[in-house]
Amino acid sequence: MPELPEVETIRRNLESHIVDKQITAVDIFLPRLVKWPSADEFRARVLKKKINRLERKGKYLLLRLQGDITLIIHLRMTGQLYIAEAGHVTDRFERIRLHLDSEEVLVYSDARTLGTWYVMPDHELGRVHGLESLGPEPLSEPFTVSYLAAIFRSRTGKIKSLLLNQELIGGLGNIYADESLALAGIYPERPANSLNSDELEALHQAINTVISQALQNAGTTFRDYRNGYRQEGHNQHHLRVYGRKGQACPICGSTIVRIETAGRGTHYCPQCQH
DNA sequence: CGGTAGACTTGTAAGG
DNA sequence: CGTATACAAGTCTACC
Repeated sequence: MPELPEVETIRRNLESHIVDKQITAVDIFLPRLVKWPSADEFRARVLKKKINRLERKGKYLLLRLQGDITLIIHLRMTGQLYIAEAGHVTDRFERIRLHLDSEEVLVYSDARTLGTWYVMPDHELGRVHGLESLGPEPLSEPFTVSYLAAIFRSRTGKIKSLLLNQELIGGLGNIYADESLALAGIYPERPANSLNSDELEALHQAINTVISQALQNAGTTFRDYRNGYRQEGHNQHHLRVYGRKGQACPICGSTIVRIETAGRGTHYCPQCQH
């Protein structure tokens, strides 16, 4: 699913529609998406609560609710979260619906049903696996070249795999990992500790550029992604390598190749990336 | 600790 | 046109 730019776009879209609104009813059509507590207990805990803030950490969305509790949503591969007019939703993949004390509802739709929902007291957020162990995000102050150098120095694993590790860098996913390596001119299966200082500099710059452009373009709709208004993003028109197997590299014209790296599809230009 | 394969789940595209 | 296939924006667990 959505990586950092997509989740952030959704957050920005939804914020003004849901902050300061009260949750007046909860429809849970697929209870197993609620990982904690039970679906019934989840409903009881969020009912009648006001939404104070909408935040994002990595690929997680956090609805800060009245009463020092937080509703945590991870969209995984195909989750969509959008605002709709009450009574005007037709979506065969709708899984959960939050009714607000406005004329709008917050709809969660998910074709592959891999998404995860939790509600936790704020002091127990550490129980949401992966949430508190996120590494620094691209474009953030602690995400520096020296940080990259430090985490890669002693690791022999493939650079592509490490870029996907959320504990090292928060928010990158398969599309932007490939795009960042393409922009930096680095072959995805290079051992991480083999990058020299110029390459580390180029990769750091490339990650920030790729994420920044994706944010400006309101995310990449390769297939399922939709923003908070159920609209497509625009960044799919600016991809260099992702999903472009057999097509020409925009830089050199060589044919883009697809391989499998650590179980994930990986796209690169054999001419530009070493 | 590091790294990888498999699992979860179901729709859609590509290809025969 | 149906599907005997392949692949998918992610992460968690088991295992070496």
